Amino acid sequence: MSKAARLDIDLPPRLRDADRSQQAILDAARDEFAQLGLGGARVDRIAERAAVNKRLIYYYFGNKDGLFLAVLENTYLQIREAERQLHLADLPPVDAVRRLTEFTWTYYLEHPEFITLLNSENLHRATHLEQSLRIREMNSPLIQTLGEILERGRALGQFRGGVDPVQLYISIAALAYFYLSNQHTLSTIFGRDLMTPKARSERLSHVTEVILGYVLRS
Amino acid sequence: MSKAARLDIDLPPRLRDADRSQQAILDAARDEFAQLGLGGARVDRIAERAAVNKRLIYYYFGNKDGLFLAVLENTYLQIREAERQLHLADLPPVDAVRRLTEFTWTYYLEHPEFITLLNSENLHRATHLEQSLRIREMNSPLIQTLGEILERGRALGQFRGGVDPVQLYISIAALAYFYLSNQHTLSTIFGRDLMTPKARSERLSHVTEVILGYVLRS
Amino acid sequence: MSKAARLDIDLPPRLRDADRSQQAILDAARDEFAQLGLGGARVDRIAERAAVNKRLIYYYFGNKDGLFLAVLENTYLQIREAERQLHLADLPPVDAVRRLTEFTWTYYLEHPEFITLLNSENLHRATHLEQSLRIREMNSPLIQTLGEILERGRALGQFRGGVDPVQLYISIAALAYFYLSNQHTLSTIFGRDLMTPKARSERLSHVTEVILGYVLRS
Amino acid sequence: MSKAARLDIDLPPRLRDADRSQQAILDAARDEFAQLGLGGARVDRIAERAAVNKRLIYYYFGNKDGLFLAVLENTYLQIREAERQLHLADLPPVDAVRRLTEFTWTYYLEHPEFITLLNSENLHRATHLEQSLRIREMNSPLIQTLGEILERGRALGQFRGGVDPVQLYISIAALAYFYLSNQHTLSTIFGRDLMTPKARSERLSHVTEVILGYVLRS
DNA sequence: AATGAATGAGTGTTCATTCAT
DNA sequence: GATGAATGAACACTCATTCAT
Repeated sequence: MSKAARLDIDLPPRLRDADRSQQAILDAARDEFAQLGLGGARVDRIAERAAVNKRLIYYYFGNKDGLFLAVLENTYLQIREAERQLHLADLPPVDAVRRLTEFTWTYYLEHPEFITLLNSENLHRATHLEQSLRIREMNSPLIQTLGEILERGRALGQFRGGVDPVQLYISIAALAYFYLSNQHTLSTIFGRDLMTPKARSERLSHVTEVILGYVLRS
Repeated sequence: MSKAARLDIDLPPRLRDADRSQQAILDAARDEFAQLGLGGARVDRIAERAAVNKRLIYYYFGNKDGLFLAVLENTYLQIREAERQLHLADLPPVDAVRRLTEFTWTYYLEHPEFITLLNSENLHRATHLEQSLRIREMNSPLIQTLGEILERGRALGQFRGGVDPVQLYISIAALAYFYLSNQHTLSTIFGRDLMTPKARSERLSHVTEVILGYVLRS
Repeated sequence: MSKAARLDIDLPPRLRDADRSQQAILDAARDEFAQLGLGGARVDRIAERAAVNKRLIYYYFGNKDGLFLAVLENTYLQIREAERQLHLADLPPVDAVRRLTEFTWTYYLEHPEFITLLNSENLHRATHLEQSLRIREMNSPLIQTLGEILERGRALGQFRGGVDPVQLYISIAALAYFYLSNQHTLSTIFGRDLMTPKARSERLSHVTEVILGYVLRS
Repeated sequence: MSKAARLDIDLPPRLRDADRSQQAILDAARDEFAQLGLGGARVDRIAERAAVNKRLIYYYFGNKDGLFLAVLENTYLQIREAERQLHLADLPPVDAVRRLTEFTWTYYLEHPEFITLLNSENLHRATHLEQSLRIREMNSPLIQTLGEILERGRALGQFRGGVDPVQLYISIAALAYFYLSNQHTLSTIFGRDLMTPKARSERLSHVTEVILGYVLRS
């Protein structure tokens, strides 16, 4: 059966084979890189996971680093898109900060690959990211939005003044990210499973309290 | 020159050669693992850095994973020892929390290898740490001390109640660790160097405010 | 020259390159394993002998043990095929037994690699062979044929009764195999070269007499 | 306690430490070589098995090959000694041949290390044995004894004439040795356990019949 | 007689990558 | 767009052996 025949209009719209292969590679690579890091990932295994010929990876992405960058870009694209859906600007300041905090926690929890990919990239001192034009362009508008929220809250007398939105954003991320990223060593050291439903729920409460305890005027 | 001759009484007591070799390997391995991760580290390079025969690494540490574990154990030993020197129990509660926060930030800043080693270990789901009897035994007494400080502060009416010392400890660590661990991607994304002296100083202030803003009764 | 061009119809059909490489590896490995045993064989040397890249050995055979098994399977295939060519069933019983004896001696003599390969495999307690489906399937039909020959000879009043064809087959093999397999120690111990043409001829006569002396009715 | 003190006459006579170490090494080496062949044996493991320092092996035996030769010499010494105990010359010819056959079978069965050691040595073309003066000197007197037995039997009209005692000795050894040496591949190929008590008993009967069937005048 | 420390040369195996079609 | 065959460089790890006391 020819390729044209397969792209029948009666079928739900589907990706062309080329795009399908590329996407399969990206998905497989994301899983492999996330599980084993850039250094531990194997091109052979990615090809196997994607069920494509290994040579194809080089055809589309040049080399392993090129593939890793593509995965990173994809990953950032997705979280940026998710952030945009929050519509924080439409919420009262306190709700906005709480929502951002909860979103951040939940997103990291549901996307563990995000954490390991970023850790890998930081081990390599962001050398891939620095080469990416796309990533620099999608420079998060979130910081600006967060700055406006902080200002609104301050104007309403709810928030303290002088809060740097970048510092705050990093702190929100930090409180969620570190807990999840270092869950294995922390659990071992403390002899306490940090990932039970109860523990996770308590962590979110704690993080929210810390963040709100900081921004709210006392 | 004989070994006895080298052990001159005027000189500080020297390590025996075996200990010297082991320590040289450990130091070299710590640097190599810290820079490149477990997967990226090369046993050959560690031998070169330590100026010992590669075979000796296997003689003393069994294999690469055994060496990595030894480095991890060493690393934990050192931070535990540094924590013990803080004498937090002797300080007023507010000073104690502030001191712990500052110490954590400074320690991570001055020991970047601690961060990358832990990231590597977490990528491997703490499989090395779990095998270590020594690490489990040196289960930080800090948590208990921190719990007592929180209770003292609460009794004095300075601190809010209901604070879990483990959560607080993780948060203090998180706010420092994540900033440093992810400095490369964050700097790239925000287009702003997070490691200038000014930026670092501001981060410490921010972290201290966040932590104190949380524990202090409002 | 293209591959198609090489496949000239005037020439005997050539193996495809992949098959050629595999066969070159198998031949080289057979020689190496035969000369030095499984433990003494070197993958590097096999690659050199076969004039292929060492990596290719792993590409096709997985690892050294996989290669050894492939060589073993090949070796068994060949002797089984040679046995089939004997057409023992078509001969009078006495001639059949004599022919089998002579064949066994000659085959071992001309295929010394068969002996050292089997010795290696037995040193490893047949762990490779046990994993092989192919070998088990080619379970020699010779035993059945030999059983029928023995029965025919007995019915003719030529052979004694009650002879187990498996025992007899093992004995025929033993008398030839041991002499060749242990030729070096035996020659040294007895101070007498067992491999001169005269000695070899005498051995075959002896073996034939022993075997016939046993099966023939006295 | 001094060594002299330990060698107290009240204690049962014991080997001096030096001899004890040497013997421990030889025993350990015999096991290791027997199990894994010369190539597969590990000097480290031999030292471990013998519970002596590895350096001591070199002190006493020079190198791995020297140790292997010492084990071989030891092994031959023992079987020669056992053969001497048979007193074949004192038996009637038929009993003598039967006894030698049974002894050979039983000795190989109870000393599997003899077989693997000889196989290893033959893989190396008896290069060790050839260097040994001791082995050449202990040139088996068995062949002469066997020759005399054959002559006695022939004179009595019991045995056929023209039997070469070397050929006969090799055949007796072959029928026992091969069955045991190749038990693993044979069992796998025939799908039948050759080492059950019943199978072993049947093999001895068969071998005896073959040998007697050959030497006895028909 | 005995030993802990040390080593050069290799050993099977893996890896990202390219060739040739 | 896709692929089976092939490769050089490197990899963790091993080995018999020697050093120094």
